[in-house]
Amino acid sequence: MENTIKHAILDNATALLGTTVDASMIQFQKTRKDFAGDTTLVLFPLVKLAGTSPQQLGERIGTFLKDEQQLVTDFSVIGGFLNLVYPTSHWLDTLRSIDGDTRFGMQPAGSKPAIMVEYSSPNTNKPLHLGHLRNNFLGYSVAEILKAYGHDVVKTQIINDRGIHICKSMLAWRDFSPLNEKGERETPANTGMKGDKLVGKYYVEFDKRFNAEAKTIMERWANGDFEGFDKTTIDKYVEFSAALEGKDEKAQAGIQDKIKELAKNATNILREAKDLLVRWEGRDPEVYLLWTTMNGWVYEGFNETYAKMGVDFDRLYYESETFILGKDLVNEGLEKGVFYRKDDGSVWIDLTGDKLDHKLLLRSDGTSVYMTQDLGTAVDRFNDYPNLSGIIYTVGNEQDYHFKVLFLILKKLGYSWADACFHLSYGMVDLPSGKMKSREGTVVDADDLMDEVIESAREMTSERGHLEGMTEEEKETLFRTIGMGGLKYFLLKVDPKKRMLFDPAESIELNGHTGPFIQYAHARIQSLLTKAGTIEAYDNTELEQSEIEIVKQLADYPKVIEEAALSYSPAVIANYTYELVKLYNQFYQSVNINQEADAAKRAMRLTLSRNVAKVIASSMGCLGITVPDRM
RNA sequence: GGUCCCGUAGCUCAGCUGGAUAGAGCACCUGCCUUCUAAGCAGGCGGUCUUUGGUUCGAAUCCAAACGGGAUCACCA
Repeated sequence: MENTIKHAILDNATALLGTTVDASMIQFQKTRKDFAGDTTLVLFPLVKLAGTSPQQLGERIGTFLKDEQQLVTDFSVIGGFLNLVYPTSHWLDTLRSIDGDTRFGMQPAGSKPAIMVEYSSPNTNKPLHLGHLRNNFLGYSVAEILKAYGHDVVKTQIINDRGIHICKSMLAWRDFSPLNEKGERETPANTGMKGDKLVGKYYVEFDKRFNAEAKTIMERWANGDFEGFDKTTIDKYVEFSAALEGKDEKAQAGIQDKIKELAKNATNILREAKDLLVRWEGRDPEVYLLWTTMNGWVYEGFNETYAKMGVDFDRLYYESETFILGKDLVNEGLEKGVFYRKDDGSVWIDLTGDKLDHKLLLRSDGTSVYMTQDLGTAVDRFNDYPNLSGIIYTVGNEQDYHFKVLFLILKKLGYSWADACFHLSYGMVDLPSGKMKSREGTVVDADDLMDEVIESAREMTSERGHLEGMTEEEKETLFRTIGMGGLKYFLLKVDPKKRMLFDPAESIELNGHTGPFIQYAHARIQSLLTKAGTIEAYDNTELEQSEIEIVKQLADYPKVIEEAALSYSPAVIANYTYELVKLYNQFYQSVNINQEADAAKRAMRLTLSRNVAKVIASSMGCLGITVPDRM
């Protein structure tokens, strides 16, 4: 409609404005709620050209559109704005066309190139937490949005299944797990613990012992006992403790940290963990068996958590596989002269020319680091999916620097697709008590949180009734739908880029700007439609303003999908649907629908309701949220 | 310290490709269930859009600086 108006003005520009104008000068915006109108033409850009007052110009264009072109039924000029009113038939036609499109808002599948979306990417040494929930819901949702926008999507994750961290858990379990009466160490089977939780427990155990040993070492050093430490360590300690003299508190704390680091590096337990890593990279059978066993436990635990989250993956990548290619790439880079080797054998890249630092790619003991395997993973993926138009990495913004460097290195290695890699950088999730810190035990466990929101949905839903005649199974499904819907909506309604506050009390709220608010609207409509039976055909009827507002909002849906897809932002869709539901609730409360006496009005209102439900279900689907038919 | 991100109502967030009197939710107050699900609706209260400059007919929105908060700069991931 706006396009038709725009062209009408452009085609008659000489008559209206006295000169031809560029299409960019015809600017529309949404009409403010307090004025009548369906769209608003901004007159300011045209005023200068026409050389008349905004008022006169508005009158002239308005009259032209109304009387000559009969595109609008009414108009008003307020300030520099021309508010235009569309004929009712336009809205009826719009609703009819939306109603006829079962996939309304979505582009044809496969109409856009393939994209890979990476999300989750956990370490296998600890269970998933609240931060992973934001990550998983976000990644899954972006994948769904891109699908709706017409892309083929490959959902993936990189599983950080190797490295020093998992060696720490392995060591702690091997050396410190108590034996039961059968002489077995703790396993998920004999303890009933979830696999990822059990392995996480031993990671914590390692950390405890590690810190204790470091503390002992610092005490020994403080007492002048340097028996058994190598000379460089002792020299450094002497240097640091001398530096403590005469410094202010802050500087002293900094130096103390360095001493602690020194002590940590001198521990036997860390040396043993490092030794495990070297043996693992050398494929030592004993270490490998321990590793596959413990990772197996973790995967079982993760799969359970993913199932509850309602996320899935099309393809998995394991660092234990991709790091090998990563190492090859490092050698390739050395030959090309992109990287350089230090005397101690470690490999680096100099990025000072790009205003970044020197970055490590291979340790002096030859083992690989995060960057090494990420290089391998990226190349692997483009080898596996040559038609990929890009990879989206859903990773926290604490790793902004890492990805900047990663993409830059890929480019320097000559991979032209490096530019098509995008870091979907999302903000941290804070708690009312502040940051989540594993050391302080303030980490919110993903499984626990999901259980809590479902439990809370159970209580609150049972209180409200509406459950008559449902089987136990149906009730359980409903509680899960509401609990998880609320949690997902809470985490997705905020702009991904922004840091957000997670208030547990607010996340289980059912009123206001929440997932259950939207789900409830859907359930009410379904109830209405069930009672209504077949909707009769209708031809012409008057429209209330509240009905027009809803049709307008519905008509925006395809643009909203596009905007969400281009900005990788589920929040755009979350807020859109909330607006739609608010408009619908106003309408629902102010007119009769099923009980309307006028047959045409009743049919139109039911059709409108049906399409609101359709868009609610579709848009919530893009967020990974299911909507119930009753609640 | 270098680099990057953020600052809108008491709280949590929209609005940011420049346009009219800056919007929601929560909290607090007042109404509305003998009619389609009140997890709802209507209304009230609440703002120096951190500050100061600049660009512009017009700035919460763009630019610069200051202040405040966060992240990152590891042979951690």
